[in-house]
Amino acid sequence: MREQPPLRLEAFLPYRLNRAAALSSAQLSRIYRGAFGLTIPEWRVLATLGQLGEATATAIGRHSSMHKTKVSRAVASLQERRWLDRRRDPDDRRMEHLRLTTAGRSAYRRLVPRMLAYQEQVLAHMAAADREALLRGFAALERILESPER
Amino acid sequence: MREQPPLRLEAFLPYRLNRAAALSSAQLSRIYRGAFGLTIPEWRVLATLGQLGEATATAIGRHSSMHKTKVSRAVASLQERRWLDRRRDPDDRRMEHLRLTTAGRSAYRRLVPRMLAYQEQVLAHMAAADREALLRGFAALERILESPER
DNA sequence: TTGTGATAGTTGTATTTGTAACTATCAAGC
DNA sequence: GCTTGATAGTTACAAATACAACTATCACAA
Repeated sequence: MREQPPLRLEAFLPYRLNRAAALSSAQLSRIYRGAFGLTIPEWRVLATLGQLGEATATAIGRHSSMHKTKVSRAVASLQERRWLDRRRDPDDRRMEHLRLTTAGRSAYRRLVPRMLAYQEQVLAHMAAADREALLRGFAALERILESPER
Repeated sequence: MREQPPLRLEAFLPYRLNRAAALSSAQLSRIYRGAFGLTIPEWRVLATLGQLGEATATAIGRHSSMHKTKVSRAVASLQERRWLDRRRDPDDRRMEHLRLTTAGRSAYRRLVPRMLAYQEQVLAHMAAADREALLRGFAALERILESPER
């Protein structure tokens, strides 16, 4: 008989996190890719500007945990769709202030309810106690993962 | 005053899952990349073969949630290190049975305690109730995400 | 047999991503 | 004013990844 394996992948937290993230991303992307042909970085920029109203590329990267090159390319692509516009800061000409155009805001408003519905549908399928446990435990995990010494 | 934004990214579950997964992956990869120069796919193949003892490439892909091309290339790379060997199945010559060599098993044995230590260190920093909540809630979430209709 | 459809695994190619280098601008000190 | 070092953002190039096509093999049936 084979001895108990020292590491079971399916019980290993980093693997489980990756797997759950990949599954939910794949499910969610069907919405924004199917409806608008957006990529993940583009969706995140849209979501950030929808939330913050106006932001620089650096601020978008910080808020959405994306590298500046990813932000730069997603912004360029959304600008090509005329979903956002740029305004050079007159006091510091290195920066550009970005905001959604009317078309961008319209897409955002159409997209958000479907994104939230996905989240609600996932949470609604869980027992109330499991849902509360998830939200509590996951918040604690985030604090650990984000703590600086790590 | 700006109205309450309809979707706060930092509270949106798929985004939080992706972020937590990326953080833990980055932290964990310091171990296997720093010690052995492994990539994530290589580590997953190693972990799968360490756990299962012997498997085909298809079985590795299924067990580690990786696409067959990723598995194929990771297997080729580990074979080049002489960390695994292949044995063609005599009854079905399409398949190859893969297992770790002595060198591969030795690397696995050195790596696993450090991987588990990382997980333990993360969990140990959480309050017991938070830890229990995480494990309970996350397991429930996995069941939902993996359920077929989604 | 031999033809058909399916499966195991690899390879080619295009897309995506990350790293590093680059331009432009600023602030602060000399 | 000029350096010097830092920051905002873009671009070039290399690495990783995904998708599709491919080879080889099998099972099954006409």
